[in-house]
Amino acid sequence: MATFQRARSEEQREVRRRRVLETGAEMLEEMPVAAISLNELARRAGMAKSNVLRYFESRESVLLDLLAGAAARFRAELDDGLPGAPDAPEPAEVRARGVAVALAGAFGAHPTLCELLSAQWAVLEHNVSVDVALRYKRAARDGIRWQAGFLQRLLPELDDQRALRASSMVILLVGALWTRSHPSPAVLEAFATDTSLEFLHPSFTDALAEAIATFLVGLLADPA
Amino acid sequence: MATFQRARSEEQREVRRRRVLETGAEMLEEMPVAAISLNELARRAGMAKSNVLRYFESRESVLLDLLAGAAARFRAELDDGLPGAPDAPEPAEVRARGVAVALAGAFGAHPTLCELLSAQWAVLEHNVSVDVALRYKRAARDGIRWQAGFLQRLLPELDDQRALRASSMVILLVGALWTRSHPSPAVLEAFATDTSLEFLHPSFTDALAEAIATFLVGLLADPA
DNA sequence: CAATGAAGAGACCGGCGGTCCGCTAGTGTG
DNA sequence: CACACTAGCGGACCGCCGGTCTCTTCATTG
Repeated sequence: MATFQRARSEEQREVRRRRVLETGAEMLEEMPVAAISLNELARRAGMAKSNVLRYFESRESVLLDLLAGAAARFRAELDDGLPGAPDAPEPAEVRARGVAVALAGAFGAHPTLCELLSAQWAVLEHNVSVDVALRYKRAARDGIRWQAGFLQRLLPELDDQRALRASSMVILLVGALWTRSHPSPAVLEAFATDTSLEFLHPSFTDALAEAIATFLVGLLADPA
Repeated sequence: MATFQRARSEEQREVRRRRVLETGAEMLEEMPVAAISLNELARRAGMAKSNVLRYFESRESVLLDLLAGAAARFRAELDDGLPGAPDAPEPAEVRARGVAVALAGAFGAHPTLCELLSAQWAVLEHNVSVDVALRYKRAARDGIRWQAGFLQRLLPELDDQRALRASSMVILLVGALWTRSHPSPAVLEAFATDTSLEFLHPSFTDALAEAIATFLVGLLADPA
């Protein structure tokens, strides 16, 4: 074990926190979130497990922090990359499809964000104190609201309520389709002998774009 | 430990299998799938853990078996309950909304099926042999196809391909929305003090009906 | 310079999914 | 009826998990 110089000041404590988060981010690049254990995380960060838990209240808390960071970075990137107002006077359905493809591409370019999103409800939010859960919930709420505004900029015919529904649905679809798009190696191998199973595990980006597009078209057509 | 009369014949072995499955079904009534441990399952079934694993290759295999059974029973029930052809000459969108409400109600009446569906991709399909995974995948494929036919009966304007997309999406939405609709007690408690978080965890049946309806409307409107 | 109190490490805990092994009940045979 | 064989079975055991507890160490402060 590395035996650290001890963190006495707040900045030094922040260094510890960041080291844990960076180690977690590295591990996410090479394994699914379920495979990230506290033991291995501490080992790679060069700290004792109990020392990691001095800075994070649980394993899930670390991952939730990673998710919040990745989501914030993703939104900043969206803001830079796709500021375009809907310039062309195309019908709303066509623009909706364009938005869906762009969004799906953006999510597809951030696999670790997708991985964390797919685990957030079933895994990450358990085993966490009320405080941490609520802090994260509020961040998620703000993120979904921000994304709703983003959608409204590209599809001005969406009123506030529909934009919020669309935004929530996008996050839901990202998580659900990401999981389905990553079967175990065993199943992948089986695709060779039984192609009728392939549709259960479609390509993530394509399936996401298609699903978002269909949902947006439904929203635009809905009389409610 | 109960110390069984030993199972020598195939029927006796089947009795063991059924006892494990029944015990699992009972546990599902009172706890989420993640909380069902092999230790407790074996204890309740009155068998040694190693004896349970003589009949099922892993914990996940038991749960997958439960899922297949629950899904089959659900389909049989749907078949009985909703044979109605689309008699009224209402517009397709209106009928689609009716189908969505009916389907959502049917799923809402089977919480353990929903619970298993929500866990199937992320949890149940791991830690299972190729054989078991494929056997279950084929059953899932057939179930989705059957449900596609069911949807086509109620909404004849859906061609085969769209009916299949709709059917897959329904299963996806059931799983994803079920998870979101069951936050931890901590978060539930927080709704009292911050109602702006409520939309993150909507009522299952309502949210499901709304999502299915919107998706169906989008499918019907899609020119592709 | 000693007292203090926080940072850190590592032993420890209960529980998990799963395996191994020895016992013995039940069967088929002489 | 006796005996050997084998398969059902229970329980000890394994390595791992997330998390806690206790003891050491050392920078700061009076």
